[in-house]
Amino acid sequence: MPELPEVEVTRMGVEQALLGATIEAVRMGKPLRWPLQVAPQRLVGQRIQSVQRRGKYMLLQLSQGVLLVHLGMSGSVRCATEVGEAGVHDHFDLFTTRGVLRLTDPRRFGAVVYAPHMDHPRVQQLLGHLGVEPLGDAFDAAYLHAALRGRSGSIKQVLLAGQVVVGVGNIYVSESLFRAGIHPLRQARRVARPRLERLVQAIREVLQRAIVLGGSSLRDFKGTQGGYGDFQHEALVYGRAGLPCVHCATPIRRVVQGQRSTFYCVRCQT
DNA sequence: CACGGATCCTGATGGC
DNA sequence: TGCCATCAGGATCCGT
Repeated sequence: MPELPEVEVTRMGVEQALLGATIEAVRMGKPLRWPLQVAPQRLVGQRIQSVQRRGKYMLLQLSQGVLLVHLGMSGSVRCATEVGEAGVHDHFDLFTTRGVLRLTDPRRFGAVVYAPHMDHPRVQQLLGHLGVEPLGDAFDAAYLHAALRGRSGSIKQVLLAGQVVVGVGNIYVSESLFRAGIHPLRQARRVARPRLERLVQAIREVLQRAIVLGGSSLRDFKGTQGGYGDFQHEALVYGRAGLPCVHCATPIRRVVQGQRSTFYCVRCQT
């Protein structure tokens, strides 16, 4: 589920709720994708000094280390002063002086990983290969042009892989390519420069709009206050197979690339 | 090194 | 109602 907008919405909520709080207790449920890498007790007494984001990771800077939180496909984080009894899908709780952070993740593709500092090899392992931030200054057509040179894979899959640009997941990649008029099956290196300009703009606008709307809630994503995101109502192609294209009325097509659905308009996207 | 495919896990949904 | 197949926001690992 969570792509960059959902993680950013989560990050802002956690920052609002728990910045400056001190961890008092930790509860862990079933194992997530990767081990925490530290005895939970070592988190106790540490203060949450900042809440940042890198790609789809949320980074909690603690007094003596960093906590990397990934929401996987089905994760969401709730912040509250009180939470009830942990349910079967609640796999990580941080009890702090300002309230509780609870990670709920039915499929358990998410992760919470601790490292003593940002230069630690584990952090490098998880974040080191990531591409540029799509909302940052480094992401422009010149960069994309250079980064896509020699890439024979489809533009959709190259963007999704996260090594060129991060945070653009399965929903927003379809939405961005539609807005840029680029066919998702086109080889990445064959996207002409003017199209790359449009693509950069489209990715930025789609992600920013999704953040404003609180992300997309296809089924289980919720913000830290428990509310749903609304971007899915503005999706122009994602999940709209067979429905008319908003520009030309041609039925939207669904294809599968790398076991993931892609939605596009055969007429508007070339 | 870049690529495509299999894989982790659980729940929702739709067809019969 | 039950059963089975299919699909779901991600990212890593493993061959080629």
